[in-house]
Amino acid sequence: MPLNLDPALGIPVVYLVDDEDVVRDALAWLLRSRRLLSEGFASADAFEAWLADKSAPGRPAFPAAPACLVLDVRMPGTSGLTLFERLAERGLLPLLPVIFLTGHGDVPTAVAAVKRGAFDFVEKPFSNNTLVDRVELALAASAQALAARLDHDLNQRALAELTEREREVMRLVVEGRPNKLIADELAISVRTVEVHRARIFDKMNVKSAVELANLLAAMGRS
Amino acid sequence: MPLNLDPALGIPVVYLVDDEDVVRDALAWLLRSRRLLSEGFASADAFEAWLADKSAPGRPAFPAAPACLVLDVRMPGTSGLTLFERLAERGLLPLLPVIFLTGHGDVPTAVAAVKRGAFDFVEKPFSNNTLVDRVELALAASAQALAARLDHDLNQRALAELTEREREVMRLVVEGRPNKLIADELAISVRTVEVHRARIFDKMNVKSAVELANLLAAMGRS
DNA sequence: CGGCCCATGCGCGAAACTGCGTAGCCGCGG
DNA sequence: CCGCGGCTACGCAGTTTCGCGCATGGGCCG
Repeated sequence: MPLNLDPALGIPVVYLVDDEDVVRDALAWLLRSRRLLSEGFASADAFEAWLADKSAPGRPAFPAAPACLVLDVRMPGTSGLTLFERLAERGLLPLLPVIFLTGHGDVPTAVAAVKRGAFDFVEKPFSNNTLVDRVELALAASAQALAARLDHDLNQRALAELTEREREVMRLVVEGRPNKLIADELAISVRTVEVHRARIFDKMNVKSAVELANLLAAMGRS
Repeated sequence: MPLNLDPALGIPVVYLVDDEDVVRDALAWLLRSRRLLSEGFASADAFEAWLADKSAPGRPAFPAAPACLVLDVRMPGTSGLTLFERLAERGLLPLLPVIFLTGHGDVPTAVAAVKRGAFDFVEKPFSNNTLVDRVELALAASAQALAARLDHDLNQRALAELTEREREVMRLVVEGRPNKLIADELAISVRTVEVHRARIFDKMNVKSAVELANLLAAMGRS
């Protein structure tokens, strides 16, 4: 499948969060040998601070390019699991897949994390190939999520341009009601409904009610 | 959410597959104490044989009621993982969620199984409450999948009643094309398209192209 | 030979789509 | 205060598309 990344989405980056310098350095070196950029953080808080700054005022919504997070489970201070949970709550997991690194094999923790949306769970020590292969899979997943977000955002923006009234009409239109009934329901004339309808189609860049319905259905999925 | 099961879906059953009699008996007793029916199998093959018979000629597609499988990972002969993989290939996982029982904590195996669709992974020895709680969650998930399959099947059946030609026309209709263009594309008269269209709406139990689009979109999701 | 599917023609009434013009309500800025 | 633009709402008229009943004909199959 998409083993390679779409270059149009930007250069992928791997974020490394581990309290041990040697681990970060080794991972960075390993990734570089596979031509992957990486950026290290010594603690969950450091990463969160960086992330907060990165996504606070600036427009370019966080992962501007495919990315993934290699996260140590146990660290002094904020644990990897806590950071993970916060990312999950912010809905960042699809855009920033998380690969956990763990020393001791804790099955319940691993299972819970994966069920919660972690991309993978790797035990230390790990084989070089294993880890980088999974990083690449994670980056591919990120790229896909990123691409999905792109056109989802376009539609969302178009949707945002609709008037309150237009949204109201649209709702009824995609339910398959004929203009007559819509006019009736909103206590306005058919002509007005037609006007709204035309405006909606125009703003949403579709030519028929069916296309509109398909568009909205597709948006609901992603 | 749906902590309880919809009684209309039937009485839930828990299938137990473990080579050790004592384990099965203990589980059966535990489940019965929580008013849950269970059925035991001493090997993966025994369960598969029973399943094959159950779903071979008979109409009532396998899980006729909410169900789940409590599966021991390691067993003589066919392993739990192998059985799981076969169920996954047959797309039974949503209908028959699998809860693995494992003695030794093997993180990679657990993670792989969960990513592949296992419902949960429980280490022995386990707390009584833990296991039964998860069984109930699994049954609830099964019930939901079962309900989803119900109306999905209805639509599927309706879809199956369509003629080849009608499907052809439907495809174009849900893409939002007007009858005129459809007629052109298929090199037939508009009137004929209208006839097909009417037949389609009738068979699919909808009243407009928009409803049809929504219906198909909903089916695509499940 | 019936039954089913596909295809078509004619025609009517309803619904939809468009263009053109009117109008009240608001809020923003000169 | 006035003007202008955006939003909502209508009416009229003309064209196109739809939905549907009615009728016809050919091909295929049991």
